[in-house]
Amino acid sequence: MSAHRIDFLLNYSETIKCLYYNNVLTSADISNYTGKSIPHATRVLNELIKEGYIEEKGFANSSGGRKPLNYSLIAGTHYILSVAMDQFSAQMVMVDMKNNFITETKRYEFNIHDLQPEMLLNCLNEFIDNSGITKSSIIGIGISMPGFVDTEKGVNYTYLNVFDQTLVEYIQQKISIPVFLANDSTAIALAEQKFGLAANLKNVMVLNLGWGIGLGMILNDKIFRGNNGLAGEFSHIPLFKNGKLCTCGKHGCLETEASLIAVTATAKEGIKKGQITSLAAYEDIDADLIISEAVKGDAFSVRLISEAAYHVGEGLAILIHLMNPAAIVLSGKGSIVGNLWMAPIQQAINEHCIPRLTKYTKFIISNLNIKAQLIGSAALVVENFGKNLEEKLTEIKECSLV
Amino acid sequence: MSAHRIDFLLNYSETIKCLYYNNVLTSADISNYTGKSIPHATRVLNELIKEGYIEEKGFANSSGGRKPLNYSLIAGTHYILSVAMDQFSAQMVMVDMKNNFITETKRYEFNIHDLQPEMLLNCLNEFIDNSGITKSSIIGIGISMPGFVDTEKGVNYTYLNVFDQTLVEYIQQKISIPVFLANDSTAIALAEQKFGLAANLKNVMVLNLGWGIGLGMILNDKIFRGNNGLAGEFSHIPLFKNGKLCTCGKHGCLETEASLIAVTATAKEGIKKGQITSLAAYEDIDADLIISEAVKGDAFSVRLISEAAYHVGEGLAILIHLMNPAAIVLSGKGSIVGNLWMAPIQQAINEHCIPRLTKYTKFIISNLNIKAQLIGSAALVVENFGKNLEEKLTEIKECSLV
DNA sequence: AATACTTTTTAAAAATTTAAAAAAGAAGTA
DNA sequence: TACTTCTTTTTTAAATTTTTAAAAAGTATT
Repeated sequence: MSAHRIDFLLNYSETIKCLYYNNVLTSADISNYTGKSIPHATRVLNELIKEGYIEEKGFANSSGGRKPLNYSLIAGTHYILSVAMDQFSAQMVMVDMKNNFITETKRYEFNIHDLQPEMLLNCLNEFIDNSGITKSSIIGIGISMPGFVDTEKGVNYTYLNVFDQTLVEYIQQKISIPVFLANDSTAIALAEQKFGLAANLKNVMVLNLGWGIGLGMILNDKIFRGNNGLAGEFSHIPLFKNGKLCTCGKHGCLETEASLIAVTATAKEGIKKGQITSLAAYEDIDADLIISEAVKGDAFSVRLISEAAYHVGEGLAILIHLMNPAAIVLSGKGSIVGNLWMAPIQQAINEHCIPRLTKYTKFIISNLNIKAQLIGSAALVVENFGKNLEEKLTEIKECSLV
Repeated sequence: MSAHRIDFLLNYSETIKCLYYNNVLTSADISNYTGKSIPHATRVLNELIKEGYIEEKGFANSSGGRKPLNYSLIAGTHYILSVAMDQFSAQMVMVDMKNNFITETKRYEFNIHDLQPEMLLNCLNEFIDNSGITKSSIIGIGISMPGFVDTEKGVNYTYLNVFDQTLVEYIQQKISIPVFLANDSTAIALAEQKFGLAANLKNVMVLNLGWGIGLGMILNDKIFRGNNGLAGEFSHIPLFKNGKLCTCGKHGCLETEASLIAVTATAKEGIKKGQITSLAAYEDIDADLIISEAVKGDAFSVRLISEAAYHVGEGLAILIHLMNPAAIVLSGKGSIVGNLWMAPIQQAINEHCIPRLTKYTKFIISNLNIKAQLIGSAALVVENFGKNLEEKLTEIKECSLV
């Protein structure tokens, strides 16, 4: 029954998409987004109203004439399960058709290196069962996580290897809901593009400030994934001749100087050498602590963060030369203290960038906070609304018949 | 009269484009390229045959059934004036609708720093007059040159500044033919994408090996220009802490270690210090000499080129991490000795790239030789066939009425 | 109340595709 | 060689989709 209802929606995927991203739109807006004429947009809207997916939402303003009608999706017709993973946890939340989080955000903890596909599957099942949402009204599951992810294939080459299937196939088969997989930074970039301060900009670089420094690129309005879905490995660009071994096996990656892992190592070293710092009072020193002490004003902590940020800025200078972006967005967990990063980054840009280029690039600190990745994972499902989702649905159907 | 004929063509621009790039195609091919149905493609073809722009060209092979008809543009209906500039010259050639060079390639020499727009205009007029081609059958002029070029605006921020107009407006107005402007490396990338070994690859980095190291990026099948047309400044990515001042005013650009300018400087220094090399026998040492001596086997020259190439490879390693391209093409003048560059570049890639990434990226030495830029300048006009060209034609018409 | 302007609806026109029939070629068989 | 069968391509005509253009409806200003 409900599967039929999703099939029905797929015919109107472009309209659904732009309404999901924009909450309320007029028929003229939708005509613009979909590239179809206004009578066409109106016809689609009426069809969707008749079937109960869209409702009228009062009038928008006009510059002096008849006021246009506003339309919006009805929130509770379908749901998306959004999953945002990092090294140590998976956060899950149920999202409705208006991009509202309609359940508590549940957090499952683990170490991603030890995580087995089956464990993730159990978490997903448990979360769905407890959510009170019927499985058949869930359009899809969007999962984002660190590692080398090929979204098209549905594989994470770094973590969660399944023996003879892709990770997406595995979950999809067991749970009978379409699954989409993306890199965490890609998801964050998607969130920023659709719901953040960088919305409507055509070429944007979104930095995911966390343990590493992830990058999601929006080029010509679309997430850029490269030829094999592996683009954006900003963290591992070979930038330094420091001889430091990186987790990736190479030497001198940006990450070896600019990540919070590197910062923590430097901090510990400094304390051992007798550096005067409020950090010395703590037994266990981690990145969160350094950040919070920096915010409180500890000079050593500030210097450490600043140095890392300066190195990030050096990397960004390269990125600006190559991509000439409209904006660079600082997002991800680290962006909560975005101001701490900003000045040193600017400093590095000023030193290393051709002025003609920098003057076109805005720097933006995200306002999506820690929600970015969850918003992005849900948006991942919406992005694939249409043909991709349809394919997955038939895959699932075929599987259940066998 | 002929203007009407170009107007007519513009209605069928997508068909014209793919035939220009592919010489002969079947109606099924054209249906694929244009995204329209086969009956639609056939209708367009017949219309164009009726008007004398396209002809049938025998049969293509079939896997066992009726053989499909081949179609091709008729070469001599219209022409494109292709202009390829570098620091010291402008080469011009007339190109027909089948991408044949139908005149001698004429070379005008100057120093681009001193070049005035009027001088370029005179060269263009002279070349057209001597070509024997009537102005009205020239679809457009494609000009590519070094510098910061914004193709959309039609400006070169570095050279050939016109007081109160854009360079494109200026030439177009004086000569009454649509003009398109692009960066030299962009043109070369376009040539490689359409006629080179990288044809049909979706994500390709094209290196323009010359005095500097230019870069043209093909992303998702399209030339990528960034937010302001300034993307691809590979030559000036800040990569070294060598303190060397670059022509751009910054320090440590890739260019300061990897360009032929840098190589020449190092060579002179070496000779002064008594380095044993066949270069020492020459009074005037320039890049061409070093290359030719390297080809002949002079160890010092080989080492110099190798070092430069290795540094280019370091830059490419960064590019691969960021863009995950399907291929990197060595093109431009320097590609004639492409093998000289290849080994050290590979070496650098092996040292600085994550294997997972490199295994997907092919290295290709261009087979377009010195013709790449001219092919690309002509292709620039073809690329803009359709709406852009139409706009320029009306601009010109309006101008001539005033 | 008149008018100026914007949005929505309607109906006719145009564009495009679908699906089926016809045409043409290749391969196998008697 | 003649004939059959299987393919693939081309043509045709009907069906569908989409747009255009004009009329109608609604809002604000004077």
